[in-house]
Amino acid sequence: MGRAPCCSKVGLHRGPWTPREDALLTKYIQAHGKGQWRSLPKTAGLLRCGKSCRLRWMNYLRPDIKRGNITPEEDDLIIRMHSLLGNRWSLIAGRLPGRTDNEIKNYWNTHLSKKLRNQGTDPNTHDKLTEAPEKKKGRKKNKQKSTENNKGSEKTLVYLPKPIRVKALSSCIPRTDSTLTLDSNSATTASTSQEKVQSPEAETKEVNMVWGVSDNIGDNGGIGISLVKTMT
DNA sequence: AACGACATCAACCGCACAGAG
DNA sequence: TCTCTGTGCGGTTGATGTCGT
Repeated sequence: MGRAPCCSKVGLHRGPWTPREDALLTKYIQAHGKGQWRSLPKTAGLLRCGKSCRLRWMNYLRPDIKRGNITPEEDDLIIRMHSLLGNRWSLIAGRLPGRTDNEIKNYWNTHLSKKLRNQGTDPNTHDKLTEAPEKKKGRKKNKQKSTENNKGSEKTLVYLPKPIRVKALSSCIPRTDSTLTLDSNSATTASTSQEKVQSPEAETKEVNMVWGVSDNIGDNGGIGISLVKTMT
Protein backbone atom coordinates (compact mmCIF):
# COMPACT_ATOMS: atom_id res chain seq x y z
CA MET A 1 0.00 0.00 0.00
CA GLY A 2 2.58 2.50 0.96
CA ARG A 3 5.20 1.07 -1.30
CA ALA A 4 6.03 1.59 -4.87
CA PRO A 5 4.39 -0.89 -7.17
CA CYS A 6 6.52 -3.88 -8.10
CA CYS A 7 5.54 -3.80 -11.72
CA SER A 8 3.96 -1.31 -13.98
CA LYS A 9 0.50 -0.93 -12.58
CA VAL A 10 -0.23 2.45 -13.95
CA GLY A 11 -3.92 2.82 -14.39
CA LEU A 12 -4.71 -0.29 -12.42
CA HIS A 13 -7.20 -0.19 -9.60
CA ARG A 14 -5.84 -0.90 -6.14
CA GLY A 15 -7.15 -1.13 -2.63
CA PRO A 16 -10.31 -2.81 -1.45
CA TRP A 17 -12.29 -4.80 -3.96
CA THR A 18 -15.72 -3.63 -4.95
CA PRO A 19 -18.66 -6.03 -5.19
CA ARG A 20 -18.65 -5.46 -8.91
CA GLU A 21 -15.01 -6.51 -9.22
CA ASP A 22 -15.71 -9.55 -7.08
CA ALA A 23 -18.59 -10.50 -9.28
CA LEU A 24 -16.54 -10.07 -12.43
CA LEU A 25 -13.73 -12.21 -11.08
CA THR A 26 -16.02 -14.90 -9.75
CA LYS A 27 -17.96 -15.04 -12.97
CA TYR A 28 -14.83 -15.30 -15.03
CA ILE A 29 -13.32 -18.07 -12.94
CA GLN A 30 -16.55 -20.01 -12.90
CA ALA A 31 -16.62 -19.85 -16.65
CA HIS A 32 -12.96 -20.38 -17.46
CA GLY A 33 -11.41 -21.83 -14.36
CA LYS A 34 -8.54 -20.35 -12.47
CA GLY A 35 -5.03 -19.94 -13.71
CA GLN A 36 -3.41 -17.57 -16.18
CA TRP A 37 -3.62 -14.92 -13.54
CA ARG A 38 -1.51 -12.54 -15.50
CA SER A 39 -3.83 -12.35 -18.43
CA LEU A 40 -6.98 -12.94 -16.43
CA PRO A 41 -7.67 -9.32 -15.48
CA LYS A 42 -7.56 -8.22 -19.07
CA THR A 43 -9.85 -10.91 -20.34
CA ALA A 44 -12.16 -10.61 -17.37
CA GLY A 45 -12.36 -6.87 -17.78
CA LEU A 46 -10.74 -6.06 -14.48
CA LEU A 47 -8.39 -3.18 -13.87
CA ARG A 48 -6.33 -5.19 -11.42
CA CYS A 49 -3.03 -6.93 -11.59
CA GLY A 50 -3.04 -10.69 -11.80
CA LYS A 51 -1.54 -11.10 -8.39
CA SER A 52 -4.31 -9.08 -6.87
CA CYS A 53 -6.91 -11.22 -8.61
CA ARG A 54 -5.30 -14.41 -7.46
CA LEU A 55 -5.10 -13.21 -3.89
CA ARG A 56 -8.70 -12.11 -3.90
CA TRP A 57 -9.87 -15.41 -5.27
CA MET A 58 -7.71 -17.60 -3.07
CA ASN A 59 -8.44 -15.75 0.13
CA TYR A 60 -12.01 -14.55 -0.21
CA LEU A 61 -13.95 -15.61 -3.25
CA ARG A 62 -13.26 -19.32 -3.39
CA PRO A 63 -16.51 -21.13 -2.72
CA ASP A 64 -15.01 -23.38 -0.07
CA ILE A 65 -13.76 -20.54 2.06
CA LYS A 66 -14.84 -20.57 5.66
CA ARG A 67 -14.36 -17.24 7.33
CA GLY A 68 -14.23 -16.16 10.92
CA ASN A 69 -15.26 -18.18 13.97
CA ILE A 70 -12.05 -20.04 14.43
CA THR A 71 -12.87 -22.81 16.85
CA PRO A 72 -10.79 -23.67 19.92
CA GLU A 73 -9.89 -26.93 18.18
CA GLU A 74 -8.56 -25.02 15.20
CA ASP A 75 -6.80 -22.70 17.59
CA ASP A 76 -5.05 -25.58 19.20
CA LEU A 77 -4.19 -27.15 15.89
CA ILE A 78 -2.71 -23.94 14.56
CA ILE A 79 -0.54 -23.58 17.62
CA ARG A 80 0.73 -27.12 17.37
CA MET A 81 1.29 -26.90 13.66
CA HIS A 82 3.16 -23.66 14.14
CA SER A 83 5.38 -25.27 16.72
CA LEU A 84 6.19 -27.91 14.15
CA LEU A 85 6.41 -25.91 10.99
CA GLY A 86 7.07 -22.34 12.00
CA ASN A 87 5.66 -19.61 9.82
CA ARG A 88 4.77 -21.89 6.97
CA TRP A 89 1.28 -20.61 6.82
CA SER A 90 0.31 -22.31 3.63
CA LEU A 91 1.21 -25.69 5.09
CA ILE A 92 -0.75 -24.92 8.21
CA ALA A 93 -3.67 -23.68 6.16
CA GLY A 94 -3.60 -26.88 4.19
CA ARG A 95 -4.49 -28.69 7.37
CA LEU A 96 -7.40 -26.45 8.17
CA PRO A 97 -10.34 -26.95 5.87
CA GLY A 98 -11.59 -23.73 4.39
CA ARG A 99 -8.94 -21.61 6.01
CA THR A 100 -6.44 -19.58 4.06
CA ASP A 101 -2.84 -18.90 4.81
CA ASN A 102 -3.54 -15.20 5.01
CA GLU A 103 -6.30 -15.67 7.52
CA ILE A 104 -4.22 -17.96 9.66
CA LYS A 105 -1.25 -15.65 9.48
CA ASN A 106 -3.39 -12.73 10.56
CA TYR A 107 -5.04 -14.75 13.27
CA TRP A 108 -1.70 -15.86 14.55
CA ASN A 109 -0.26 -12.38 14.62
CA THR A 110 -3.27 -10.81 16.25
CA HIS A 111 -4.59 -13.48 18.57
CA LEU A 112 -2.49 -16.55 19.05
CA SER A 113 0.91 -14.98 19.53
CA LYS A 114 -0.63 -12.82 22.19
CA LYS A 115 -2.41 -15.73 23.74
CA LEU A 116 0.79 -17.75 23.94
CA ARG A 117 2.67 -14.84 25.44
CA ASN A 118 0.04 -14.48 28.10
CA GLN A 119 0.42 -18.15 28.83
CA GLY A 120 4.13 -17.62 29.28
CA THR A 121 5.12 -19.21 26.01
CA ASP A 122 7.32 -17.66 23.42
CA PRO A 123 5.21 -17.56 20.27
CA ASN A 124 8.29 -17.82 18.07
CA THR A 125 10.03 -20.72 19.72
CA HIS A 126 7.15 -22.21 21.71
CA ASP A 127 9.51 -22.37 24.65
CA LYS A 128 8.54 -21.22 28.08
CA LEU A 129 9.30 -17.58 28.59
CA THR A 130 11.67 -16.90 31.41
CA GLU A 131 10.10 -13.62 32.36
CA ALA A 132 6.54 -13.42 33.54
CA PRO A 133 3.97 -12.77 30.88
CA GLU A 134 3.43 -9.10 30.49
CA LYS A 135 0.38 -7.97 32.28
CA LYS A 136 -1.72 -5.95 30.01
CA LYS A 137 -3.76 -3.27 31.55
CA GLY A 138 -5.75 -1.47 29.00
CA ARG A 139 -4.17 -0.73 25.71
CA LYS A 140 -0.50 -0.50 25.16
CA LYS A 141 1.07 2.85 24.64
CA ASN A 142 3.61 1.84 22.08
CA LYS A 143 2.47 -0.09 19.15
CA GLN A 144 4.98 -2.78 18.42
CA LYS A 145 5.59 -4.01 14.96
CA SER A 146 6.06 -7.68 14.44
CA THR A 147 9.68 -7.23 13.54
CA GLU A 148 10.29 -5.48 16.78
CA ASN A 149 8.56 -8.24 18.63
CA ASN A 150 10.99 -10.68 17.17
CA LYS A 151 13.86 -8.66 18.42
CA GLY A 152 12.51 -8.93 21.91
CA SER A 153 13.19 -12.61 22.08
CA GLU A 154 16.75 -12.36 21.12
CA LYS A 155 17.96 -14.26 24.15
CA THR A 156 17.15 -17.65 22.79
CA LEU A 157 18.01 -17.94 19.18
CA VAL A 158 16.27 -20.82 17.59
CA TYR A 159 17.21 -21.73 14.11
CA LEU A 160 14.12 -23.01 12.48
CA PRO A 161 14.64 -24.67 9.17
CA LYS A 162 14.51 -22.21 6.36
CA PRO A 163 11.07 -22.15 4.91
CA ILE A 164 11.06 -24.23 1.82
CA ARG A 165 8.72 -24.60 -0.99
CA VAL A 166 7.08 -27.94 -1.18
CA LYS A 167 6.84 -28.95 -4.75
CA ALA A 168 3.36 -29.46 -6.07
CA LEU A 169 2.02 -29.20 -2.63
CA SER A 170 -1.56 -29.13 -3.69
CA SER A 171 -1.20 -32.53 -5.21
CA CYS A 172 0.65 -33.96 -2.26
CA ILE A 173 -1.55 -32.59 0.44
CA PRO A 174 -4.98 -32.27 -0.93
CA ARG A 175 -6.60 -29.06 0.09
CA THR A 176 -9.87 -30.66 -0.51
CA ASP A 177 -11.37 -29.63 2.65
CA SER A 178 -12.98 -32.91 3.30
CA THR A 179 -9.81 -34.66 4.24
CA LEU A 180 -9.39 -33.31 7.68
CA THR A 181 -11.64 -33.77 10.57
CA LEU A 182 -10.42 -32.09 13.64
CA ASP A 183 -11.65 -34.56 16.13
CA SER A 184 -11.41 -37.77 14.28
CA ASN A 185 -8.72 -40.35 14.39
CA SER A 186 -8.83 -40.84 10.69
CA ALA A 187 -6.79 -37.84 9.98
CA THR A 188 -4.91 -37.61 6.77
CA THR A 189 -1.22 -37.93 6.58
CA ALA A 190 1.04 -36.04 4.31
CA SER A 191 2.78 -38.76 2.50
CA THR A 192 5.45 -37.02 0.56
CA SER A 193 9.11 -37.28 1.21
CA GLN A 194 9.29 -33.55 1.55
CA GLU A 195 6.70 -33.01 4.14
CA LYS A 196 5.70 -35.62 6.58
CA VAL A 197 3.71 -34.44 9.50
CA GLN A 198 2.35 -37.24 11.51
CA SER A 199 -1.25 -36.27 11.86
CA PRO A 200 -1.02 -34.11 14.92
CA GLU A 201 -4.66 -33.36 14.57
CA ALA A 202 -5.44 -36.86 15.60
CA GLU A 203 -4.63 -35.96 19.13
CA THR A 204 -6.49 -32.73 19.47
CA LYS A 205 -8.40 -34.04 22.38
CA GLU A 206 -5.36 -34.62 24.49
CA VAL A 207 -4.96 -31.60 26.64
CA ASN A 208 -1.90 -32.01 28.75
CA MET A 209 0.79 -33.10 26.47
CA VAL A 210 4.18 -32.03 25.45
CA TRP A 211 5.33 -32.28 21.90
CA GLY A 212 8.96 -32.83 21.27
CA VAL A 213 9.93 -31.87 17.81
CA SER A 214 13.00 -32.56 15.86
CA ASP A 215 13.29 -31.09 12.46
CA ASN A 216 15.72 -32.64 10.10
CA ILE A 217 16.62 -31.15 6.84
CA GLY A 218 16.90 -34.00 4.46
CA ASP A 219 19.35 -34.30 1.65
CA ASN A 220 16.79 -33.12 -0.76
CA GLY A 221 16.00 -30.13 1.31
CA GLY A 222 12.86 -31.66 2.64
CA ILE A 223 11.85 -31.65 6.23
CA GLY A 224 11.57 -34.70 8.31
CA ILE A 225 9.60 -34.05 11.40
CA SER A 226 9.36 -36.57 14.10
CA LEU A 227 7.04 -36.11 16.96
CA VAL A 228 7.61 -37.31 20.40
CA LYS A 229 4.54 -37.16 22.48
CA THR A 230 4.94 -37.17 26.18
CA MET A 231 1.97 -37.20 28.43
CA THR A 232 2.17 -34.96 31.41
C1' DA B 1 -19.42 13.30 22.63
C1' DA B 2 -14.81 13.78 21.08
C1' DC B 3 -10.43 12.34 20.63
C1' DG B 4 -6.42 9.46 20.56
C1' DA B 5 -4.43 4.92 20.99
C1' DC B 6 -4.65 0.42 19.84
C1' DA B 7 -6.41 -3.89 17.28
C1' DT B 8 -7.81 -6.10 13.22
C1' DC B 9 -7.45 -7.76 8.68
C1' DA B 10 -7.57 -7.02 3.57
C1' DA B 11 -4.31 -6.13 0.40
C1' DC B 12 0.26 -5.16 -1.21
C1' DC B 13 5.22 -6.17 -1.91
C1' DG B 14 9.45 -8.62 -2.96
C1' DC B 15 11.39 -12.87 -3.46
C1' DA B 16 11.92 -17.63 -4.79
C1' DC B 17 10.73 -21.62 -7.31
C1' DA B 18 9.10 -24.40 -11.41
C1' DG B 19 8.54 -25.08 -16.05
C1' DA B 20 8.88 -23.85 -20.86
C1' DG B 21 11.53 -22.41 -24.64
C1' DT C 1 22.63 -23.76 -19.22
C1' DC C 2 20.31 -19.53 -19.34
C1' DT C 3 16.36 -16.53 -19.59
C1' DC C 4 11.64 -15.50 -19.20
C1' DT C 5 7.08 -16.07 -17.43
C1' DG C 6 3.71 -17.60 -14.21
C1' DT C 7 2.70 -18.74 -9.72
C1' DG C 8 2.87 -19.09 -4.73
C1' DC C 9 4.63 -17.73 -0.24
C1' DG C 10 5.68 -15.04 3.87
C1' DG C 11 6.36 -10.42 5.63
C1' DT C 12 4.53 -5.95 5.97
C1' DT C 13 1.52 -2.00 5.50
C1' DG C 14 -2.28 1.03 6.21
C1' DA C 15 -7.38 1.91 6.34
C1' DT C 16 -10.84 1.19 9.36
C1' DG C 17 -13.09 -0.30 13.51
C1' DT C 18 -13.10 -0.47 18.53
C1' DC C 19 -12.05 0.87 23.02
C1' DG C 20 -10.43 3.78 26.92
C1' DT C 21 -10.08 8.29 28.78
